[in-house]
Amino acid sequence: MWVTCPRSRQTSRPRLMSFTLATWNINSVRFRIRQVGMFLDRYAPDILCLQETKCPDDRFPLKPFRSRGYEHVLLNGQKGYHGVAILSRIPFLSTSKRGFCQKGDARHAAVTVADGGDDILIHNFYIPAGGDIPDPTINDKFAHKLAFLDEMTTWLTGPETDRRSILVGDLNVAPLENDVWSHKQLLRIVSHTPIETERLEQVRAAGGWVDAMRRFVPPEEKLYTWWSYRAANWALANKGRRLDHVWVTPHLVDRLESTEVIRATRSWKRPSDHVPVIARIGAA
DNA sequence: ATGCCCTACTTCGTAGGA
Repeated sequence: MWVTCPRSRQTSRPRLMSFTLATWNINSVRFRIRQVGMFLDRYAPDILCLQETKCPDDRFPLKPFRSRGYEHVLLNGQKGYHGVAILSRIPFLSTSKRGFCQKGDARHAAVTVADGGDDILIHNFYIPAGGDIPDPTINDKFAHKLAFLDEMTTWLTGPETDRRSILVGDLNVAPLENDVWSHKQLLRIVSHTPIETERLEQVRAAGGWVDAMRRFVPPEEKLYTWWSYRAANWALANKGRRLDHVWVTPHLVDRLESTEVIRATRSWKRPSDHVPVIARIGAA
């Protein structure tokens, strides 16, 4: 009599990783290091991708991470503004940082982590905000944002994305109508103009990326990750935008178990205006 | 658009954020 043993079949294969990955625009990692510690204690992601660390690498507060087991660190910071970091309890197989638009600013970091006999590439991005006026001919910041998106499209295509990859970060674009509190009222506001949402869609399509958050929340539902500091009562007004994203290549879609917006951090004392998003990738 | 906020910096005014 035949008895199949799925377990032995599985263990004969290289083990594919199960892990959680968080992305969070922290708006100064030094100013908000206590909130970061609270978040790690409460949600314990295996990997944390931060944006807007606003911190030179030699001033980065590593101790609160190391004491919690986040021993693997990739920093790409600078003085005053921008800056990204990846902090992990999982070892990195390789690390890289890429400059965009011939600027010396710190807006990208990437690592690979083991996944069975293969690996997974994780990109962490902080795309330029783009200033106030959505016209590249009179606003250099908006021109920079569009050039940055075009450079991403050119880079993240073809063989570069034909692998297990995750792209997270503050992309500073709310692409869908229900990624903002009022599509109509924000059409001419930077972050939701058609010129930006079309460029971001080009980046996504060129790499065959899948919008992971929208696999779990249908496009008919509002979904935000950022609420302005200016609103007197951010939760009551609820005039948010989805500026932070998790994308995966098709190779990982079947292993996506969840994405979760951690709205609670926005109510903490002295919060970032962005909240974390956590994605769970299952073992295959 | 809303409302007049938030952080960094050879700091008390300006740049950058979105």
